[in-house]
Amino acid sequence: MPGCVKILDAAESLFASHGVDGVSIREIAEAAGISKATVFHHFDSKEALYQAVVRRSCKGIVALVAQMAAREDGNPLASLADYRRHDLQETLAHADVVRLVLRELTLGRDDQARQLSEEVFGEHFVRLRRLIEKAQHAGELKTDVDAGLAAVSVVSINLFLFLVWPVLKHLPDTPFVRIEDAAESMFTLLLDGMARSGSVSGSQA
Amino acid sequence: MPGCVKILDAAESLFASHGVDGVSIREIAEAAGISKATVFHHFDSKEALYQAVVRRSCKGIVALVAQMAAREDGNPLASLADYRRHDLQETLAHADVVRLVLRELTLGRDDQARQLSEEVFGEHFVRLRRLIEKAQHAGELKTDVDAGLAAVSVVSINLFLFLVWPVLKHLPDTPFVRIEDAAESMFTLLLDGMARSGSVSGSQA
DNA sequence: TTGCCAGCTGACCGATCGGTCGGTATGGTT
DNA sequence: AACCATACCGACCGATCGGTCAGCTGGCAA
Repeated sequence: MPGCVKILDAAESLFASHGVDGVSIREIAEAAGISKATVFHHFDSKEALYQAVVRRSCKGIVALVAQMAAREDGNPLASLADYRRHDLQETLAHADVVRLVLRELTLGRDDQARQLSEEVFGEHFVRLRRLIEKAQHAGELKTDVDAGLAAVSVVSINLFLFLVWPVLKHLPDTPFVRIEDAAESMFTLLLDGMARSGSVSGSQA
Repeated sequence: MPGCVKILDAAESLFASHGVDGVSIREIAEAAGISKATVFHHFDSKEALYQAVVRRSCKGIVALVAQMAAREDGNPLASLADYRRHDLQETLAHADVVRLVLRELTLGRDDQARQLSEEVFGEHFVRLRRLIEKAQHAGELKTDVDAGLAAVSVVSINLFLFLVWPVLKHLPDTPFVRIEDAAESMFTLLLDGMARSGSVSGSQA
């Protein structure tokens, strides 16, 4: 069974950087240090292998999110900021996997999207929304803003920034130097619109 | 030369929905109603055809943006809202092309990203930033917010929402019904944080 | 009429694709 | 000892890949 993991590791990396159809089973087998026939011994087909990779990647993301959530302390707003910061950190650390999942979305397959929303983003989303609702009940955030909408806004900062960063950093007269700083600024901007009173964090420079 | 356009049209649609390596020249030729050899008569290779498709798609997007920008009237904030609304509209109308370009980003190829930032997003970004700076000078938006950062935030609303919509609409207890409404709400949320004074638009329900 | 050339085609090429098959090495059970 | 399941492999399969090429066509210039 350990050989199985080697195959998944190799496939994940290759699928992420070249797409499903951009990688052959031969290449995966070679990267895993085994023969092509062995790949088919463990997985019924290339499609089955790909689905297994996506599934494992999703579970990995969920695990990371849960691990992050365990850090919640008493201050909802600080937890929210922490949450977003660690989310970006994990996104960057596992860029291959995230790209793999993001590309899955660009195919516009509705069944895949449904599966993703149930297995990954659902938990992510619910957890984030609860955090925001907690901040609302604590009087730190405006209550007339839909918590679900706010949650998506927070996620969009990290994920979108991660996706378009290669473009952003080449933009004319760009104000961006580090993606972490850009995300922090966008988050502050968002919070300013949601805060119950005045400025929440030190955005003014 | 008109046959050339038929090829590009067919290729664009197929590349967008299946990826470069997910489509064969035979399929493209069949969709265009010509023979496979004719495709190679007009384009040196599959890669050249793909690059031509991407290039044309980018030019199309730029043209749409320029067309939108011509509508600017005296009110910067209203123009900004208009701009974003039409941008989403065009994104949805040309979903195939947008997906094609977005998938290009998930490959993380730096040279492609640089080309995209110069040929498409550069103009988009600059135009949007000027609009925001105009609103700042007119006293409608806070001046301590970086205009470039705000521009990216506005773009992220439409593009990210478009990308993850298939997932979002399946989320548990989702507050989203129409992507246009979700985008409008997120835009309002963002503006609330950037507005010089009080609420800008009728977000309170 | 002739020549020419772009547009287009069917037939074909070697390479590679996903996938199969027969067989081997290993290690645990009986 | 015989047996069996699992992991693994080299060799092979038909199909399809991107790409080539000789030749057909119709229109246009000389």
